[in-house]
Amino acid sequence: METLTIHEAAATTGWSARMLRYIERTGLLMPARTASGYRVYGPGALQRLRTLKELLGRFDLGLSEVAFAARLENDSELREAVQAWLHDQPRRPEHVKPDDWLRFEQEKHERLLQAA
Amino acid sequence: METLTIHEAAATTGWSARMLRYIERTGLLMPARTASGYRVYGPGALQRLRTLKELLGRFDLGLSEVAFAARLENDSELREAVQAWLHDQPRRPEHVKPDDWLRFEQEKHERLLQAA
DNA sequence: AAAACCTTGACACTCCCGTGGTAACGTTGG
DNA sequence: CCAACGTTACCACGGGAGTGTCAAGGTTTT
Repeated sequence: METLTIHEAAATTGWSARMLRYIERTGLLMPARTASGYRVYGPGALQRLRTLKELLGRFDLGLSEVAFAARLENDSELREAVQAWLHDQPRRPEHVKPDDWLRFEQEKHERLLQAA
Repeated sequence: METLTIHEAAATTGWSARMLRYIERTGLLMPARTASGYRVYGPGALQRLRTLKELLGRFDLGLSEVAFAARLENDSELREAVQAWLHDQPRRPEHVKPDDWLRFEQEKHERLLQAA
């Protein structure tokens, strides 16, 4: 069966051996171990390493961000607290007082038009 | 009405003025502006600044992590990709081959017992 | 018009993340 | 037994987060 050592796994996934150990420390992927402590990467692990790499590249993420997403999944208290904060939020410019902000924007446009 | 300037808002929320500007740059809270560009913090903004501070402290988060959570909320493609990766994952030690990992753990326990 | 604010931009410093490398030591296989 | 490979534990370094401070200039208040 294909169980690869760390350098072999590195070669076929595009990560470095160093990074595979680092990924393990973040908790995102814990490979099995042999009796003597060697890491062994099975087919599933290899696949997830490849898809992880693609995920990070496609959305320009870091390992810490995926790790945080995992934390959100597992810690419902955290998830609910964060969502609560995000949800009761008047997202963009807060209150729009017409004689303040709005006029500010208006004048900015006028200035831009006048510059042309 | 209570609309505070940045230093006043800083005083009543526990942040520094510098940090309020920084928070704004992360996109987490955009205060309104007066016609001349001054930031004005209304009661809602003040409240959310306080709860934000509490949120960060309680779960030991950074602003970037909350910002990432917001990104997850707004970008469904990202959210689904991340969840897909997290979900098809044999979380803990992958495959457990009894004559490898399991024996490793067993012997560790024996060593510990023998040390006593 | 002067004092007391505000704004943006820059320099700087600390700490963490993502990497690589190296050293010291154990394991595996010819 | 020795070469090749694995393990952990360090040092190092560039970049980003978080934070302060200061400069140069506009605004508000008195």
